Amino acid sequence: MYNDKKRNRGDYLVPGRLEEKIIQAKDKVINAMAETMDLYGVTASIGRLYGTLYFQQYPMTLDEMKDELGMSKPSMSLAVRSLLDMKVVQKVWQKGTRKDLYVAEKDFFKFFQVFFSTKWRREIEVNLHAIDEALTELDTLLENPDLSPEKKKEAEAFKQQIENSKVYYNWLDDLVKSLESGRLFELIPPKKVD
Amino acid sequence: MYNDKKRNRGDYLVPGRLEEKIIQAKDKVINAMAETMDLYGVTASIGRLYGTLYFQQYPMTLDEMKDELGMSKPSMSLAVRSLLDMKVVQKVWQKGTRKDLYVAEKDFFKFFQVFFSTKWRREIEVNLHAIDEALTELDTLLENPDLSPEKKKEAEAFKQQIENSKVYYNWLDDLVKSLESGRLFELIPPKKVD
DNA sequence: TATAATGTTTAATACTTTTTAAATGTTAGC
DNA sequence: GCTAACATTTAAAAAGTATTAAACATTATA
Repeated sequence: MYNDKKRNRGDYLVPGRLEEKIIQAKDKVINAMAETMDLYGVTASIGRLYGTLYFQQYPMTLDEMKDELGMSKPSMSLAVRSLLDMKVVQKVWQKGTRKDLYVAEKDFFKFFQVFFSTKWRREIEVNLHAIDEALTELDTLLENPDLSPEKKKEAEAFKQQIENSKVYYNWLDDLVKSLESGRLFELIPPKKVD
Repeated sequence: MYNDKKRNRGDYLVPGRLEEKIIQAKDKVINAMAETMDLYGVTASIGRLYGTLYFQQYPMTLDEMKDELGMSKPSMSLAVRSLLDMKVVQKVWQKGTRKDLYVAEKDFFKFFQVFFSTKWRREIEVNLHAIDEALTELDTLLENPDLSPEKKKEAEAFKQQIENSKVYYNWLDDLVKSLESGRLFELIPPKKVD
């Protein structure tokens, strides 16, 4: 759950420990972010990498990530790729180095936008596809005169239920469009800080 | 992945097979639902139980679930409890039986409402709590005269970044309120079927 | 084109989660 | 308060996932 940086429980605040305090505070927030991402099916270690990149002022290399998180380089390679796939981390280029460099999306609104529209789009796609296939099969079945009245009733109830669920998927599609166009942020506007 | 009901690959549509067709079509849709729920961190078997309950016209007992899904009763007990916790399944009472009976929430809009507001509320709670703790620690630190100028700058940058992220969590809280009050469905209205 | 630096794949291991059988609790009705 | 019918907990096994070291592939540049 935690990386293995040494804690100084009960130590007094002496000059040499001051920087530890920043690291501890940062760790606390990063762990909360990781726990949060875990809610949506992102593993804690990938979440912690995102948090680490989020608070990093400069792009990081795989070697820096592995040192920072105490994990292997292949692990970092896989984790960073998964964050790239989610589009919440970008690869950047920098003169003078051959290493790949990565930065995190620092705007949580954009994070929300890209994260949920991807998930919701997939939900729509997977379910509407299955529904379409099922409807085709049901229609073939309903044309068959050998179908008993009870089974016909059952097939029609099922057909009705999935037809009906399309209303939801169409709404979800509108929500995605609203999120991607930015219109959702007009409907529910973020409040500036005071 | 699949339960072990026998498939009739390549069989012709003969009267005895007709009901199999309904089951197959239903399975297809249920598996899509399970795959979808998996996107949000719900395991496929819990998702499949939800799908099964979703298409069931009557409340189901644990024994019926175990027969339908070919799993053990304790598994069903755990799965159903997790669906109860998510508030997407309800326990119902029926005269004449001592068995517990369960029904699925059949309105996907309500499902969306309860599912995402729970997740988002938890996201807000966990992160704002960590941020508050971090801010307290940072303020103590920033009062300390022994803090080097570089570390002070680092602490202030970090403080600024987490202060700033509160704008997002406040917005998310507004989104939750809008979702729970039903106002989101006025802003982005579902379209009736034609 | 050679080589040194870097990233990725593979295959094995460790870890976590899911599932179950057996044991235990709980409850309703007699 | 017993008993029978159920649900749940526990402990172990099975399955699945994450992590790594080692091998391999790729790339940049001299």
